[in-house]
Amino acid sequence: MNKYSDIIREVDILDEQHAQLLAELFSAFSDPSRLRIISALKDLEMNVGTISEITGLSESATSHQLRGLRQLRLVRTRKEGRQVFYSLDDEHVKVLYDLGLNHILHG
Amino acid sequence: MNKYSDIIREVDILDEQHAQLLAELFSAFSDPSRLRIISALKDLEMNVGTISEITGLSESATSHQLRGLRQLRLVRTRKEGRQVFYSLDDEHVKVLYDLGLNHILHG
DNA sequence: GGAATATATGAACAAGTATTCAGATATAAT
DNA sequence: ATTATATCTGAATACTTGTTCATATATTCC
Repeated sequence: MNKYSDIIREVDILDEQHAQLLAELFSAFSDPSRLRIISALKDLEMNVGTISEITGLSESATSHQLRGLRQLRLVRTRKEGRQVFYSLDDEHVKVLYDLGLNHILHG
Repeated sequence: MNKYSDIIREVDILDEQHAQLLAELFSAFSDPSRLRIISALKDLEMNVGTISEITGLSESATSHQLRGLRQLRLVRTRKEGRQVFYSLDDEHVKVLYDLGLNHILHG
């Protein structure tokens, strides 16, 4: 309890732990290369080489970025021979992406 | 036209300019301090000093962060004497915030 | 006017991040 | 087994970013 307790309750400010988690989630969407990867995977699963080619990223950079996205469970993988196919892990990812895109396109 | 043109059309990959813009938008949400500021402003306008106090950020850091948010038009300002009150600029901001929060809390 | 208060600003610094490079691992083809 | 292909990894580097510190601007009060 301190002199801001009532205000804090009123505005329901995000605590630091959740703020950290939420920041990590949004950070996944905070880089143009990752966004292009996400947009590529929006409707289609795709292997690393193809993602690399259509985004113009090197294979190494692509792989690094995909690892980050996978650690956040935003993408999942399916292995087929020596290829690894990535796809978006859940609908939330698409919704966040679409909502952001909608914001920059209209209003 | 190149050998990926059809694939690119099919997956509708985000072009670099829009990817850059979208990344800037999501970057606003990619830092714990800014998220706490946004959460504080969710239902209430608030002056810089109060934001500084309830977030625990210095006044300077708060001001710097608010400037970034204002440049992205995510917050707007209202001046009253020597105080400046900040509030979220549009409903999109809340929706994005809530959607992200929902994602880290459930699922 | 001069002091006090609220906010903004620019430079400097530390910490974080995206990419590249070189090389490692794993699977397939010969 | 050897070679080729797909992906991954760790270290190095250039770049970005959040905060602090010192100072500036603007407004109110006396």
